[in-house]
Amino acid sequence: MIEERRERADAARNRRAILRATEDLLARHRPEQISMEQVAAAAGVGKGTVFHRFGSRMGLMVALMQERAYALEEAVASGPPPLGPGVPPEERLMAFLDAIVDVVGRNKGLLAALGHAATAAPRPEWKEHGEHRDEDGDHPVYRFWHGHTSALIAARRPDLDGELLAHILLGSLQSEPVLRLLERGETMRLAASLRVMASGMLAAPAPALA
Amino acid sequence: MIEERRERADAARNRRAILRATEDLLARHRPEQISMEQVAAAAGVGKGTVFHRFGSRMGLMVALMQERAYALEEAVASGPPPLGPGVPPEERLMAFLDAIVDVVGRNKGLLAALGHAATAAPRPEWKEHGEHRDEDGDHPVYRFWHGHTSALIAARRPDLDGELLAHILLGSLQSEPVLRLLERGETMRLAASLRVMASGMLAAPAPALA
DNA sequence: GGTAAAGTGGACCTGTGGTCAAGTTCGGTG
DNA sequence: CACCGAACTTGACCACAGGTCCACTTTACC
Repeated sequence: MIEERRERADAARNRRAILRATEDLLARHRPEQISMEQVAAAAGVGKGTVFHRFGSRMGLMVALMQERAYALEEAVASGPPPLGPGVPPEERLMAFLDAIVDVVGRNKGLLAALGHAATAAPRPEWKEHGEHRDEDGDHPVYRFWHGHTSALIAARRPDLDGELLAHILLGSLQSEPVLRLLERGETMRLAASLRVMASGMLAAPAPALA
Repeated sequence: MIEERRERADAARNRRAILRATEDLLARHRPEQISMEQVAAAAGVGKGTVFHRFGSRMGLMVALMQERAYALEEAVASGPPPLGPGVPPEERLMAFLDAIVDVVGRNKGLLAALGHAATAAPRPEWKEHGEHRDEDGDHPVYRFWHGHTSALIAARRPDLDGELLAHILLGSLQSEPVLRLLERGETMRLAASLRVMASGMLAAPAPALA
């Protein structure tokens, strides 16, 4: 078919520099006050380059997030239990939630930045660079998290609205107060409460009626 | 004591005009693309007036939200059960969640706008106009919702982390996918799943250990 | 009516995300 | 190695947002 043209060496170098710089700034400053210009400067490239590579603020954040979440995705698909396959859904769900809390905890800034970026999708429709911007408007990482969560819920409780319950469970991680908690390092506390929530849900009586 | 100076008639008129205009725009356009200038124009006042009255974008949104949520606050504090006092916490919680879903459902736009505004609190610390911007950074409406929810949880399950569970429960309402659901009018669906979540939680086994 | 405080408007400032045309570098090829 | 087109880079530039400022008007009270 079409011959995939390899990415040029300098381009690759720059991409990594930009990602690194973003990571760095994210660790040091509040995400909403990091401008693309700052990122460019910190990476030692022109602003134009940043946009050329990532399309938009959102694109940058999504790319970074994807990188961060990759390991988890692997572990779930083909790693050892309880994250990977081989144990009952309930157990996997708990492990998965713990893992997500962990990832989120180590990337609070990014999460917030993503949320912020979601807001800022002005005019153009982004035809090229179209890796993100799918039917749902969510980034692939969230897509995967939600898909897995809702599948696990459905496996144990097909009578519940797994789709939505998964959104509720995951959505809570994006809320300001919860992020603040993570910032204070209370990861365990969050994980514990999420478990309560999830296990309670799996054991809940069937909904009142259809 | 100090004589409270009454608000001038023209000022009151303008304030209402601004609130109305905002409501209006919010109903017609996506919240993130409503500018303060538009609001001012739609209200038939100058941009300066809007800022004079509400201090910032955030201030405007908070004020609107407060107006919208007032009825619920009343009903909870002194209305008839199950919202008001007089029935077991479990029942009140369910009723309260239903009510919140309802309010949120009828104000999705506002909610999103609030979230967006939270992000945009740039330089100044806002000494005057200090009605919002409290220790927690949350607006009074959320304050109340969270306080009530967590109190009800604690009443029934003092062994759980009511504070946090309340944040989780409420936080889920702010997530993009959930908002989208509301936009599609599936209010009932959300309410049902929230109930499952909450009742499951109240019936959950005691957390693994301290 | 007079007057001081409250309120008003809109030009203006700062800083953002995003665009673009002109120039530069890479990497494969004869 | 010299060459050439595609990929890449760049920073000035644009549109437009939130927020500030202050000269001017309106109000409420005496």
